[in-house]
Amino acid sequence: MSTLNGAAAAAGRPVLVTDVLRERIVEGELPPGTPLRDVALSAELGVSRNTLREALRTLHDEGLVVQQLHKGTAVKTLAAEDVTDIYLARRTLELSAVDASPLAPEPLLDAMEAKVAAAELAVDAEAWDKVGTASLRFHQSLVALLGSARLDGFFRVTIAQLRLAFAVMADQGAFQAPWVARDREICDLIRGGRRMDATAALRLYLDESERMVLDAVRAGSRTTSTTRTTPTTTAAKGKR
Amino acid sequence: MSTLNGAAAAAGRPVLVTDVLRERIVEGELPPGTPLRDVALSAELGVSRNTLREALRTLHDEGLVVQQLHKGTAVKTLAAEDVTDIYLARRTLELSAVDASPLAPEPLLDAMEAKVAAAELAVDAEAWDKVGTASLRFHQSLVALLGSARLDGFFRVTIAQLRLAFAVMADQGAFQAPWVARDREICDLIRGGRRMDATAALRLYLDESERMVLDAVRAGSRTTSTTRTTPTTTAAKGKR
DNA sequence: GGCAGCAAAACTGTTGAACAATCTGGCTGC
DNA sequence: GCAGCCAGATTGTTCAACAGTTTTGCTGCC
Repeated sequence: MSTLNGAAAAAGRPVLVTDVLRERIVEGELPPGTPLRDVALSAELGVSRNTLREALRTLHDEGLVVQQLHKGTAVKTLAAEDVTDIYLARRTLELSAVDASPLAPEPLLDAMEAKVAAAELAVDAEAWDKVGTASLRFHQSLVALLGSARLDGFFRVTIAQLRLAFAVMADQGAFQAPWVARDREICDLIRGGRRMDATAALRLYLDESERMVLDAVRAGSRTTSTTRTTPTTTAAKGKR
Repeated sequence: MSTLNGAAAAAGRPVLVTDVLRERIVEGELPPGTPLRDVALSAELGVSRNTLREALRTLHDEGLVVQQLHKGTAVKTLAAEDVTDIYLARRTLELSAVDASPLAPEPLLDAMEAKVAAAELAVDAEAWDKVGTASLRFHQSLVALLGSARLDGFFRVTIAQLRLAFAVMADQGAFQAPWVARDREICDLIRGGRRMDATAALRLYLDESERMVLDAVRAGSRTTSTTRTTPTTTAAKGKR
């Protein structure tokens, strides 16, 4: 069966392929460092090599893969500086969003609260694999308070990059749950109009979150020797 | 005489083509609405149709062109909502940058001042076509104070979109000069550590700049009967 | 046994031609 | 004047080929 099952094809094939690959990457199915060989992938997805190439270029533009001339494409492995950069961007946008929250239209605030509720639901259901994503969706809806589609798009891409690090973290288990409680706290502070408190809480949140991801990335780069990707052909692709 | 003169080809051809086309677009050589027909362009640039197609996709990702299935690619014409969106993003990033300026490293502040000086030089030389670009470079270096490569990249793309509107403005003449004086004022306020004053000045600057661009875009969309997109907002009584 | 160096294989980057699907403009006929 | 249709133009996508580059593996030499 072609992995590119044609449910809805309202858009061109390259964007379909892009969506499939992006999903596989951020979901951890294609871990960082995995080479994306166009001939193999095009065969697997049932599209031409050129079409696949266009998709890979978009993923490159989104910062999810790296491309070296004549060496091909590979899933990006986040360096420590990438993480700090991403969190700089997060701080800028999310803190600005809190600042702007008093002027935000009510529906956007409602949507934000809905995302927190969804995350809490995931926690209650102990669906740990969904919790991280649900929490990030809250932060996405927080940035949406700024009211700019372009900033939303940028934040979405940035968060997708961050999930490159999440996917690596061996334990995506229960220790994600505390973050949701803090999401709730921040959300309530915003809704309560306590802007300064919300800012402080969010700042702390981001600092600690950054430290956690940074530790994970550094731990990961210690095991998987940095520049060396796949010493031989895909030997142990299974579970480790 | 291929327009794609091979000065330096350290990167793949698609990115070279992308750079050439981006330049032509933001420089106004290819005005908004211009259809970008791949067969003609690929012949003119001396690359294959597939290669050109990759370049067009990147430009699409950057928001400089629009692509409609089976209708091809055209240089984007900014709508009023695009302008307001872009200025929302500008306010968010530039005002955050002023906020962060006390912590910014000295070399970045120097670079910022250098950009203002360059703009002033362009004004003195009465090189009006260069003034707008030089001023935008100052704002780019302002955002650079935030210290995030990702935010820098996003801002660069956003500014390129804004230049779609600039290129349309018939008179890019002397009335751009006053903005540079205000750039200087904002720059000096930042260097002097007068953060609040800089914020206020920048806020006013962006408000007035937005109004100006907005007027230009609205005037432009009145003359060049816009594409049949968005019959909603404007009670478009198409002439003819 | 280890290593320099070379040849073969694998892969990428890019091209050109081909074809189906779709859009566009003009023509016919009423 | 207008509906409908036909033909050309253009797009979206595929396929096969080839040059250039990196990687691999082998050979022979010390």
